[in-house]
Amino acid sequence: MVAKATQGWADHAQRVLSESGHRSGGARRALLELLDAQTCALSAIEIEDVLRARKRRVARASVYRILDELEGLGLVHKVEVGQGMARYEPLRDGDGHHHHLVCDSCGLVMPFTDPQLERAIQRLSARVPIDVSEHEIVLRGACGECRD
Amino acid sequence: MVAKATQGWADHAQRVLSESGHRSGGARRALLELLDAQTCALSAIEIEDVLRARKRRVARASVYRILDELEGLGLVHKVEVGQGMARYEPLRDGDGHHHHLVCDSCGLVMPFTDPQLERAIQRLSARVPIDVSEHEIVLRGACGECRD
DNA sequence: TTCGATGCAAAGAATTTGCACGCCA
DNA sequence: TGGCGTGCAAATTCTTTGCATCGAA
Repeated sequence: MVAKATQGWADHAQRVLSESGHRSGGARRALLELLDAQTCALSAIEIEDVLRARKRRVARASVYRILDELEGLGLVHKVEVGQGMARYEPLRDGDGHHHHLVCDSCGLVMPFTDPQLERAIQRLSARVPIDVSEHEIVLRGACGECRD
Repeated sequence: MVAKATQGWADHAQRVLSESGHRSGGARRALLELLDAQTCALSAIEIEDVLRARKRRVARASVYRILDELEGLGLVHKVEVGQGMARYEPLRDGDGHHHHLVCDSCGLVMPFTDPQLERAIQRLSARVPIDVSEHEIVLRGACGECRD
């Protein structure tokens, strides 16, 4: 079951959207396909720029509205790594959970996973005075390019 | 040495500032004292509001300028827990390093520490493709108040 | 035909910058 | 007295909202 990875996240998202009573629109479809093709998180403005470059203009307001909608449905994850803007990435089933490395100088964002770290988080969550529903970890530093 | 905790972070900060060639001004002194009295991170606007309530108005631009300055000197830590605004907290010597719990519904921010988690981060940092200089961990969920 | 999806422009919120004046060193 | 520190207002940047129109079902 859950063969979503096979048929693409964009299709999965479309299905979830229509099942939750949404109509299908060109702007959103374009945005879904763009996100599906990405490996790392994009900002709203980067999304707008890429789509414009591809001759599939989508109004900035629509980008934000669609992303907000997708986040509400649990289809994308909003990542706030500083720099004063949010980034969004598809929330897939299999390869899902990960965290981010951020280069302080060039702004590069890349994902990483670490089971050991996740275990530490799990244990910790039980001992903390809030009902933890999610967590975010960001490691900052200089990437290979900028280190030199 | 390092008796800073005893004499107060504000004084320590003042010293570092003057040693780095800064003059002393009323706005900054007020801001330092306010920060020193806090246990958790404040946003620029909260700082402005509290100071205004105390009849020690400081222009918002000054708040941002001062905070930026303090961050550059390593005197405060900028915390970005989402909600679209940055928070700042004094970086003390002893009780220093910690991370944050954030309540999604009321916005409450509180600190926590976990040695085990720190160890996991340390180990991880060595295996990752960037020179890690810092890390941030945020656990989100519902606090005791909001859980009900 | 209906109502959500989208574009466009204006509104908002947080942060930054420009400039003049005041005050510390 | 000189120049940093500060206030005030305008400018920026990211994001949201209002409203009219377009298009999918």
